[in-house]
Amino acid sequence: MMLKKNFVANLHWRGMIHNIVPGTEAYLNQGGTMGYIGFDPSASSLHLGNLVTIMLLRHLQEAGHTPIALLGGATGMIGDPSGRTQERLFLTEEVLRYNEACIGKQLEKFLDFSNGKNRARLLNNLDWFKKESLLGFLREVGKHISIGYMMAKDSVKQRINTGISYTEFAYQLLQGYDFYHLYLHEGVSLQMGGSDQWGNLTTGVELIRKKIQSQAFALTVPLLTRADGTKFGKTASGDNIWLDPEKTSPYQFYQFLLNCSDHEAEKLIKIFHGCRQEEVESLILAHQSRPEKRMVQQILAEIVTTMVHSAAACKKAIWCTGMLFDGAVSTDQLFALSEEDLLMICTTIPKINITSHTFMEVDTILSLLSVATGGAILSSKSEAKRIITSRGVMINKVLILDPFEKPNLMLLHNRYLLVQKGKKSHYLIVVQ
RNA sequence: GGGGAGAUGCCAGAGCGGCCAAUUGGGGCGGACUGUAAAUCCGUUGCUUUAUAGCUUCGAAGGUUCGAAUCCUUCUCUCCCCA
Repeated sequence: MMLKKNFVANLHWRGMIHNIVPGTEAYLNQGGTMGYIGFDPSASSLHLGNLVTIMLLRHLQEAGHTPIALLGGATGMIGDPSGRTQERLFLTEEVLRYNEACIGKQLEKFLDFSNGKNRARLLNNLDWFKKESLLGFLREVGKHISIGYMMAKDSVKQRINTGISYTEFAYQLLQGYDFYHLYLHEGVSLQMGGSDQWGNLTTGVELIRKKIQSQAFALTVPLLTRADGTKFGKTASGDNIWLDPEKTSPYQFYQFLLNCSDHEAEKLIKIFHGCRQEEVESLILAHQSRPEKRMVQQILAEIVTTMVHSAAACKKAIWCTGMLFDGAVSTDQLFALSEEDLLMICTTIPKINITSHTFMEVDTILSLLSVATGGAILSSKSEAKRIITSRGVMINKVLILDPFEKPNLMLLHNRYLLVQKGKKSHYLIVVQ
C-alpha cells in the first residue's frame, strides 16, 4: 500500500517516466500536492495517445494528490509546434469552444470529480488569457525568457529551417505562463505531459523560478511509438484511435488494442492496468511463455475498452471479434445466424446501405464493391479489380475470384452481405 | 529592402523538351507464412467496362513548341545569405 502512495515510484515500474525535474519525487512524497496536464482542443475527441497522459492524472489521484485537467482554450488558438513538422491551421473559435465542451465531458469519465479533498478539477486557460493584454504579457512573461532559451527547444529547433511563424514560436511562453498562473493562483506545483512536451514544461518551471524564485516540478511520460517509429494510437493508415465511439467504434477500438505487438502490449498493460506491480508482471511472464495465446493483448483490449466505453460495449466487441475472425465460422453458420445477431455485427463494423434497385442493376461484383457502395469498401474500380484478382475479397465468407462475375449472391436474411477485404476489414452491405 | 535557392505522386527524393503515369527508397494496400503477431518473401500503389489503349496529373495562371514535369512570363508560398 505504501508503494501506491509513492506516485513517482509507481510510474517508474510502469515505464511512465521519460524525463523528470530533479527533486520531484521527494517533493511529491510530502503528499497533498496538485498536478496538471493540458489537453489541446484541436479535435472534438481525445484519442488513445491522450489516454496515456490521462492515466498519469489517474495514478496521481490514486496516490492522494489532486489532478487538474487543463483545457487549452487559449493555447489551442495558437497551436503547439511540438512534434509538428508544419505550421498548424487555425481553428475557428466556434470549433474550439465545441471541442472543449466535448473533451471536457470525456475527461469526466476517467477522473473522480465527485468529492473528497483531492477531487479532480477541470480548468480552461482561456479564463486567464482572455484577461491578458499583449503589452502586459510581453512585460510580465516575455521579459523573463530569452530568445536563446526559446530557440534551444527541440520544438523550435526542428522547425527553424523548415519554417515556423512567430505565433507558434511564442507558444511555449503561453504554456509556460499557464504553469506560472496555476502555481501562483491555485497552488499547482507539478505539470505533466507527453515527452514532446518537455520543452514547454521546463519553460514553465523556468518562468516560475525567474519570476518568483520558486521551485516547480515537471515530468513527462514516454510518447509511445510503434516499431516503425510512428506515433502510437493511430491506425496504420494514420487515423487516430478516438475515444469517441462515434469516431472510432468500440469494436475498432478493441481491435486496435488486440492487434498490438507483444512488446507494445507489454508496455501498455503496465500503463493501463490498475493492479499492483507483481500481478502485472506475472501476467507478462505468463504471456511470454505462450505468446501465441495473446493473453496480454486480450486483457489489455478488454480493460481499456471497458474503461473508455463500457463493459457492455466491450462484451459486444469481443463477441463480434469471434464472429468475424473465428475460422470455424463457415458460410453455412453465417446463414444460420439470427438477424438480431447480424444486426449486432452491423453496429460494430461499417455498414453501407444500397437500394435494392441499385443492387439489381449492378452487373459485376467489381462495381458492386466500388461504385455501387460509394467507394466505401474499394475506392475505385481499378482498386477493386486489383484486390479481387489478388484474392483479397470474400463475400459471405466465400472467396471472390473473378471481378467481372455477375453478382449472383445469396443475401443473408434477404438483405445483408458480409464483405471481407483483406484479413481484417469487414463491411456489411444492407440492401434496402 | 537586396541577393540566391526551391515548390514533383501519401512522404522523402530523381527527372530538366519526346523512350515520363513519371527512377528509387519509405509507407500503404493485397497475397504466402503465422498468433487477426514480428521477421521474411511475392504482387501492387492516378483514373477509366476488363485496356500491346485512352484520359487527367509534376505550386497557380498564361505562353513558346508538332510535342513540356522539363523552356519563357506573371503570380502564390517556402528556405538560405546580406542589410
